[in-house]
Amino acid sequence: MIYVIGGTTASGKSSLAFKFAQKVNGVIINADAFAVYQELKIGTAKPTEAELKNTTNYMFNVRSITEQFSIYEYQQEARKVIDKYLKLQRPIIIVGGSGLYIRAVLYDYQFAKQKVKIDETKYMELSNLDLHTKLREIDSESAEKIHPNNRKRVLRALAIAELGNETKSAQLKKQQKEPLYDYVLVILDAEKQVLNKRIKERVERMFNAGLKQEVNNLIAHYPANLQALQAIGYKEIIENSDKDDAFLIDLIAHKTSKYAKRQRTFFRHQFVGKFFYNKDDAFVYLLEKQKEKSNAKNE
RNA sequence: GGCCCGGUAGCUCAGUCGGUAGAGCAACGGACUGAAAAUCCGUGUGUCGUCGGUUCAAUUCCGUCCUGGGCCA
Repeated sequence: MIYVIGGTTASGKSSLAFKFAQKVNGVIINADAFAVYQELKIGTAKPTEAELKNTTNYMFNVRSITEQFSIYEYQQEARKVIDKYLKLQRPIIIVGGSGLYIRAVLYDYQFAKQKVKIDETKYMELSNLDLHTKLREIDSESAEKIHPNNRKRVLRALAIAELGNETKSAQLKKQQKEPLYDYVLVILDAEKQVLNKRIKERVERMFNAGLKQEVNNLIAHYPANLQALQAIGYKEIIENSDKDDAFLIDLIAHKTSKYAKRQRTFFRHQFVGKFFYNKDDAFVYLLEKQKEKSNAKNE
């Protein structure tokens, strides 16, 4: 059985996941886009070394920040793990705040085997509207759905269409709507004020733990424009090297709160799950579900 | 005490040659299929500092007071 623990950042997802995993002898699959990078430590609020050591877990620290990583690799690798443990009949616990990653795994998201290269130079001079007009000519359905200002997505749809195989909208159409896997989803959240307070405290803890040194050490060895260094916290420290800690902490906490807002929206609308403001209640709920499943199996 | 410049949305400010006002940020809501901690979209009623005067009409002009800043004494 697959248990998914999603929700906002700083809601207590990790600790719930590890507690539940220990209780039911489950394996954990990380669903956090930035926890896959091994060099990012303090700022990603990963599980502790001890937690990682004492559980079977996947997709944590599986890439270097110098490597390219995207939802496709995530989907492939995570599904491999899922298939393996479904066969072994061990509970699988997917935990993380990257909702799209979770959806791509559980649902029938199909990506082309070959990554589509976006030729930025070719389109550099074209305005957002020009690009969108171009897209409307070759894939009007996608153009309909994507706002012209969302250049990133317009470019992607354009690139797919220009390959000549299949437009993006055609790709989407042939995918099934129902999830590929049966799953139980718990969405962890907290009241906004409570969550914001927790976020700020966590950022303060990160600073005390040496986040700034970690970041400075990284940019001394790697280019600052790496995808992985766009993570909240890392980016702000890199871009505001002249500012003091209090300023940075406020800025990072604020960015994190806004991120939580987007997570809330995504989980609320893209999944069927049960919301919890309290992780103990969520834990009880998960145990009940687990019991139901094992009873059903024995009948 | 005198002179000068301000007081407009939660914040920073624009503006109205007199017809009751709009940007950015924030906030709130939303989208999401190879960067997702990303990218993008939608939502603006506020005693226009106070009180008075002029006017058909004042946030806008005039005066008064309050208030912040600067300069001079």
